[in-house]
Amino acid sequence: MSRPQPLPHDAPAFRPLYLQIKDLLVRSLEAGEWKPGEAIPAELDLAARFRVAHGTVRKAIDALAADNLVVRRQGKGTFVATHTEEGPSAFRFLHIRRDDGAAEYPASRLVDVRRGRAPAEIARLIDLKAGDPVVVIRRVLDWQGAPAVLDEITLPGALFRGLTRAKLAAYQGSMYGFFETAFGVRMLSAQERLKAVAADAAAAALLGVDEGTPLLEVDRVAFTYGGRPVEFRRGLCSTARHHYFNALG
Amino acid sequence: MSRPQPLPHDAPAFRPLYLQIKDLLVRSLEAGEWKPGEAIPAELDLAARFRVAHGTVRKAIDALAADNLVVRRQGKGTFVATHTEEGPSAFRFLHIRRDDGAAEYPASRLVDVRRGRAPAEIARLIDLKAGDPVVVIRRVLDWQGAPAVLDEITLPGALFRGLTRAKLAAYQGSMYGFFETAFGVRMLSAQERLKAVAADAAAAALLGVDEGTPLLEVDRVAFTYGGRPVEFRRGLCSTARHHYFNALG
DNA sequence: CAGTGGTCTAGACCACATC
DNA sequence: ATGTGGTCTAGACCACTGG
Repeated sequence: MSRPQPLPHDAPAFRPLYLQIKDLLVRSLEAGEWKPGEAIPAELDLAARFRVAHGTVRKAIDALAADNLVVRRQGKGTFVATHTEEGPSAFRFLHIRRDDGAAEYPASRLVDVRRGRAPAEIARLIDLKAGDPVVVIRRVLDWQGAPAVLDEITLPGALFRGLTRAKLAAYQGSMYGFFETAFGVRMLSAQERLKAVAADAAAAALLGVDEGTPLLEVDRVAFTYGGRPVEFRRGLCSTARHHYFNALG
Repeated sequence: MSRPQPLPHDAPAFRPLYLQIKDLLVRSLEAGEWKPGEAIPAELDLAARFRVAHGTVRKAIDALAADNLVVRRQGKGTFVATHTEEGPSAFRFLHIRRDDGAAEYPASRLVDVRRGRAPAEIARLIDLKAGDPVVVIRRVLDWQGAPAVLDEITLPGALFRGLTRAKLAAYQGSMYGFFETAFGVRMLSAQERLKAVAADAAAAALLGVDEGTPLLEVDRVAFTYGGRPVEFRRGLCSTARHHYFNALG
């Protein structure tokens, strides 16, 4: 998996003003000038700050909103996107659904949290060297008490220093909300690769299926600002009563 | 699977001009006023036709482009999107990739083309009644001569009257290009549901794997204008050297 | 060169949320 | 009433394509 939108090799001779302003806003977001969930300045204020017309700032913010970096709310303002909110947007990255279509979100149950060293294949995916320290979280997602997904999440140890099982267990909300709140690491995009595999003994036990049962294997690399990879996650999903959903545009 | 964007139940008291113009343009596209691949009128001409400002037409066309109904080309014009073109956009709907990342597109090999009656589960998905006439196409996708995907494609018989194996085999290009050219049916969006299943004897033989091998099952419903479903497709993918790719925004 | 889409401005006004 | 984002206008100018 490659980084999203690497810088083009041949520099664009011409870069529209609104994209330059977008870049400035991205830098402010990255620097934490406005925190997740907070409002950024009003469009007219930004227009004044950058000495451009209202419409130019709007195009810049439109682009930010298209990238899910901010959320516009008419009459209220423009807010820094966050994983800590209620509602379906909190599960933007979860593509596993129940077959019956019931709009229900899973509960997360921790299996273990370990510290260790990155194996070569995973290190390559998240810009580490083989043997670099990592944190590995294993957890099960239950829908109505029935397990369907087993996740193994590998994070760079350097970015998640204080991460312990206790802190993670204490947090209410999605895991990306926790990463954002506790470590200031914001997951902005991800790439997934899916395969079908046979359940091994360990996965079978945790998911309550027979060994050898076909499972959906979902490998994800998640990226933060600048397309920097900061998480590798392998999900194993029992598709007896669930499936992976994808809308094609 | 539900239709994409069903009409909201409570009529929007206020509909922006540019969306009204977008709707008018969609109706013209649907009516075939401009054929796939052709240019639509210049923005200033459309602005004159609808008696609105340039910027308003642009927003309407922006929305069409975001929906992949048209493609903008600076200096040349705005063109009706088509599945019959070269390049990666011709494979917008194909999410199966080689593990090694080689940018190579598969060759399609027909297994058979039959006419029959829709079973209840499939009829429900593509707005038919059980027993309505359908066309069923089976084909295998080969990457470098090695089979990886077995597709079974079910189409409403009424929309695809003259479809024969010979005509399909003779067509050069993607299947959606063929549907567009030969039957005027344009696939605009789709929804997929993925599961992991064990290969049965028939699939195993066609894909060159052992019976029982875990396969990726990809169920797709494709939609044309107005969110009308017009295709159901079940793909079975051997994930030994391929995977399903998805980018999360 | 003319014609197309793409950018930018300046300002007016509308819709929504809040006080 | 005020402040926010959302729409619409009118016009100027830029960048790209092709004759």
